[in-house]
Amino acid sequence: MSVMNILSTQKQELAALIQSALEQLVAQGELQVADLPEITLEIPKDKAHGDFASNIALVLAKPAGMKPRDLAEKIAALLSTQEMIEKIEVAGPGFINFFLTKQWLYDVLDVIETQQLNYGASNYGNGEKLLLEFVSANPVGPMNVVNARAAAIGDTLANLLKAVGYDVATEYYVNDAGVQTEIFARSLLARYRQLEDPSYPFPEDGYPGEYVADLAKRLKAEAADFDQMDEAEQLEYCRTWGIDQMVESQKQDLQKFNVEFDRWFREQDLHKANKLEEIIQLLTERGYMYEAEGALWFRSSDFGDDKDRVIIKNDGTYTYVTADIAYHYDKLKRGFTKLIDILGPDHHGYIARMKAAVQALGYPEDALEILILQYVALLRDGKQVKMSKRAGEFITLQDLLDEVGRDAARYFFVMRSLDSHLDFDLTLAAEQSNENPVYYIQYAHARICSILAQAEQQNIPVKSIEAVDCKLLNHELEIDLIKKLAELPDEILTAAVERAPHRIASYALELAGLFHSFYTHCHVLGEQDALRDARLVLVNCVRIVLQRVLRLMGISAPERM
RNA sequence: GCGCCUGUAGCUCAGGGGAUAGAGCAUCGGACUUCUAAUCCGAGUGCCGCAGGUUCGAAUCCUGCCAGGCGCGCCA
Repeated sequence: MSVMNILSTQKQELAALIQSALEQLVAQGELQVADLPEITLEIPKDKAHGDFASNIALVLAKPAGMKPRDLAEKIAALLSTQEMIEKIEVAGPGFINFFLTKQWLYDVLDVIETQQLNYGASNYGNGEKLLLEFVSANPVGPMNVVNARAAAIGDTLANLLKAVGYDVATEYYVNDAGVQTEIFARSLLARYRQLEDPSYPFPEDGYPGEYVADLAKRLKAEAADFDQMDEAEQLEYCRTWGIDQMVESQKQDLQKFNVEFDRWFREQDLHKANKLEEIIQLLTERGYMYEAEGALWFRSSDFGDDKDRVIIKNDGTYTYVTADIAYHYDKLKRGFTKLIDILGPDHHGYIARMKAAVQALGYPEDALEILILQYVALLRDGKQVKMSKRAGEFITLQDLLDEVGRDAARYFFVMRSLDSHLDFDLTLAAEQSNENPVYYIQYAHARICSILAQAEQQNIPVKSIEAVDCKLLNHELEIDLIKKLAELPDEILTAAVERAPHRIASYALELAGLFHSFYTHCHVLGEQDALRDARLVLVNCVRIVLQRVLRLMGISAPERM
């Protein structure tokens, strides 16, 4: 069954009707084809083309040796008496356009009222255990804007995957072993020494950022016995304590960004538990390892990688790939059958080698899916913000939160597809004006809350859908609004399955737009009681759905603005 | 040289086999004694990078080319 046909019962019913009409034509000998294709229905862009449209006659025309319009007419004739169909038209080259009776729309309101903030959920994922890893920024520096984009997108995607029935866990992999942590330790120790002796040399390859000096000051204040240690102990202390501090501050920044992980996985834990040795042994047993040029290699080219990868360097140490393979093996051993990693654009070369590793370990290739996020360019006043890591000049997640705020930042990161290089306009994002789409959406929510609050003040209850006359909701703008509400389940499913969280951002904007239009042209309070009550139900459903999509994106839904 | 991503309205981007290609911003003109004007209504805008191919039908799929971004380490 195709993705598009899973959720909406109206679509399913209609597809079933078309199916039986086709079967009837075949039985009557009017349609001669080997087998019938899957029925797909789309919601036409143009309202004049009905509630749903089918291209089935176009698809079948050739195999059946018929003119598409003739076939369409035959199908339409068989369906026109159906109860749920108000009108049926054959249009264009042979499309069949279905106009349904309004009842299916009013049923949507009923579903929303029942399901509340669960509206749009489904069981597509069937409870499959899925692990989503994202951000995993290096713990030796502050998080940058690509990390921030990954955080916003990963968190939204996690919410979407949960909504469609996956058993989702999120994880942040902390690279707390390896060369860069040693450089970090030396940088921190040098800054510490410089507190006493400003001429103390800073390592040439050290990390220049201000944050290292800040850490050194805290080290001075907090670690009383530090000066009693010998240099090796000091370096080790700088490494473990310093990394812990960095991880802690990353956690806090992400928390402010409304992103929390189920687990922060430490690379060190793999080393301590000899997981790297274990993986090497396993791959050796399976025959994918060989020695050459004084190093140990993984034959990843057996699985389509460009070349084989070094696992143990000729100096006896491991490469990062070794730990990464061990990490992914650990994930799989924990029972996750679907692994998704969100990585930055500089890691695309990594896909082939990790997929090779997963296969070499005996798991299917698609057990691992790697999503590559494209770059973020920051603009301020229309000009690109230049950043230099060397000079310690860069915009961090923290800076971003200070400058534009959490809601705007999250929306801007989520609103573009992963593949798209993102131009993030700081000036626009920080602006609390009509140019800013976040506020446009939130404002719609706030307006509804205001209506509901005033209704409450006037002792007008929001009645249950069964207690109001839905048929009064027949204004064109009301119908448009309800149709948009009806699209949410498909929209959530598509966004989750296609890994396209930006679709939710667009949906939210469209729904808000339809509401604002409705708000201007249709009043709620002050209308005759029956209409007022029906509109209160509608407006309340819009509020629920707006809150639902904002929550999926990790954005707040303010009641007043 | 090889790989990944991108090329659609003045700008930022949707649409990823279907009907006349969309939105926001920008530009111009209207709408507040009535539930929040952070809003609404109206107006113009396109060789969908180029060239072939597949198809009843291509912005969409395939091939080649052009342009931009990013990678291609016994760094992570």
